Amino acid sequence: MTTDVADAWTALADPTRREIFARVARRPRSVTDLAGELPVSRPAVSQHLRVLKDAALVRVRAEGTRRIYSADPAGLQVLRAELEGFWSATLANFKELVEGEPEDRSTT
Amino acid sequence: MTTDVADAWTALADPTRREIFARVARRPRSVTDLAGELPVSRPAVSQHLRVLKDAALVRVRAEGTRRIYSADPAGLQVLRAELEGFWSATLANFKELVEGEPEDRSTT
DNA sequence: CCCTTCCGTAAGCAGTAACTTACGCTTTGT
DNA sequence: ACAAAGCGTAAGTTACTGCTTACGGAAGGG
Repeated sequence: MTTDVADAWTALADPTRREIFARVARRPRSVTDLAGELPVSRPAVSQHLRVLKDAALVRVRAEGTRRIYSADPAGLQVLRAELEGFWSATLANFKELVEGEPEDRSTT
Repeated sequence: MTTDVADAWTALADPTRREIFARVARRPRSVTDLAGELPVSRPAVSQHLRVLKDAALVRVRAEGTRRIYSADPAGLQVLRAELEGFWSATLANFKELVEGEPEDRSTT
């Protein structure tokens, strides 16, 4: 439950799960609603939501017998952070390739 | 070869592949170099690089018999775009939850 | 109370993905 | 021309993952 970054990557890697997350991000929904919109069974959705929840990408709120899932900024934040790291490293590197101007040789 | 977004997600989902990409992003390397730094065989690295290349996340440049791989901004860009979409949707949604102020009911 | 709705979990199955070893091709150096 | 270095691909194995059906429990309505 340690909000692992790796979990967030693998969680959003699956197309169905990414679609579920996208919908929930636009507007919170119940499990049955999601299952009605997608070409998979309700238990499948439930299992996907469990993975997303373990990655801190979604939250649950009980509403009667229904469970309303909504997107959680926490999980996305760590993903964004790592992606931005990749981005800056890639750009810096790319500049050297184009300009032919290596500047920092101390990096690993 | 259509720079599919899905490919980028699944490409970075694997830990080993993400590690390879991170290293290449910091500084371009050869296949053998990468294999020497990682706990997998050289063919395994080669296969991972192929996946990364199909997702437009890396580029190759021949240098003698060596193939120097470097990070490619193209693949990362599409990932960043989709992630930012998730991010804004999540934040807008999260605000409603906190402030209790739904404003746009037309969204799906 | 019953009955219905909504949900999570267990069990089982089929497809895929990551790894290894083995092989062949290309480029460089002597 | 030959040997060595560096890569990519093929083939095969193992482990995981996403799906289904089946079941059981918790929350509202008559």
